[in-house]
Amino acid sequence: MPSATIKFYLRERLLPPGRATAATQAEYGEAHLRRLRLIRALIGVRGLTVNATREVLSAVSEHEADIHQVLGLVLGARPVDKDVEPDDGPGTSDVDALVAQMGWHISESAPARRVIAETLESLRSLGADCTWRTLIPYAELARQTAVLDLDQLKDTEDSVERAERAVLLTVLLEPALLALRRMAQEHESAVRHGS
Amino acid sequence: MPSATIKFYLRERLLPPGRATAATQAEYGEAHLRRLRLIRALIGVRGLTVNATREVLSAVSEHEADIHQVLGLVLGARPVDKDVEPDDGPGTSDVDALVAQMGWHISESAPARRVIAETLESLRSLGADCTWRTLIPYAELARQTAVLDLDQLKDTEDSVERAERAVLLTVLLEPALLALRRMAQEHESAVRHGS
DNA sequence: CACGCTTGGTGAGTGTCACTATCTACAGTG
DNA sequence: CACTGTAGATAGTGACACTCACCAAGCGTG
Repeated sequence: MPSATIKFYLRERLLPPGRATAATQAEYGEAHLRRLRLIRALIGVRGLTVNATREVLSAVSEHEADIHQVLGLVLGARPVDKDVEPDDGPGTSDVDALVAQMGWHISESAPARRVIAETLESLRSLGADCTWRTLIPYAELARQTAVLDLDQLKDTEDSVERAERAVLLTVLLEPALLALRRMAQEHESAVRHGS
Repeated sequence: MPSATIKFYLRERLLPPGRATAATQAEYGEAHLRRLRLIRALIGVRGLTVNATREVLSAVSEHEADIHQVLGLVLGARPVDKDVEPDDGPGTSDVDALVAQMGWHISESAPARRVIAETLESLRSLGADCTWRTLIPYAELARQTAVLDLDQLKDTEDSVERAERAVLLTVLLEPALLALRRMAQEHESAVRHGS
């Protein structure tokens, strides 16, 4: 990794400064290497922006004791954080119905609500008769996925490590899950079309 | 939508030119509006690049009869298409094992392989003991998701519409699925921590 | 102590990307 | 014949993730 990139991350406050031993010398430890790898993963593998990455990292650092809080902050981080106007996008009444049907308790301000509303709106405008009911089986599979995710946090005792792992599982696994779905689609499509 | 954006899409060959009735007049039909909405969805909701969007659209147009082929081309489209060097990333032997265990038949060149390999590599370098076996339950859930996806294509007879719907379900649903997982995580986390 | 090499920190530049502003040429209208 | 509006094209914008060049200040060596 080029040193200029590390300098850039330092300047952007993604990486805490090392302990300065002299004007032109600073000491970096194992934690810095770890953080660096985490940054590379969040930006390179997941595709987060620098701002989103900084928010995620600070959430991990500041609330390392409370996984639920870390997850809340991480789940609020989005690749594109547009300042959403009140009457900007479509309403979320369909999403409310979906959430209610699943028996979930979801924060009103969760960005995920808007993402789903936008997707449903797009699908509808393109002629797909896709309502919140269509998403119910998907939501059930998502629930099982979330159970898998949280089960993997049970083993870890150290709070810092657990917070970090929560981030890894939530954010970093996303591209892998989409990739799994695409491979499954390829296989299923091949099976059905007998090619 | 600003006309300049439409001109941009025309220039980028995302949108086919209208039937020119005169030097400064062209005729656009319902198909153009439909395509425009599809472009906005792929770029705006899903976040595809212009190049990836063009590939997806041409796949839909050229192979509308064969869903399997459309899916193959669509699945090959990636937000970031880096020209991968042979020895660039980690090996895919773990992915091969995963694919074999699931009994899937996946093209060697599928970008999804590399995505998963990179994710596993990142997770390992960060200290998570994450092997391909960890992904097996996720892969099973991904398979069920893919079954849902393909089931929704059965109803449609028209080949153009079916190809387009295949794209919608494969590509456009991705952010929604991730959003569902995040909501499920929030709910599950709240339940487990009793807050 | 002189000399070259390295490092930390900073300001400015690069390449990419999705637009977007502006210009020209020309068709239709009153 | 002005005036409006559109097609098409060129060049510019702003955001983003770096990346380069530079400078002052050490550090090691002779």
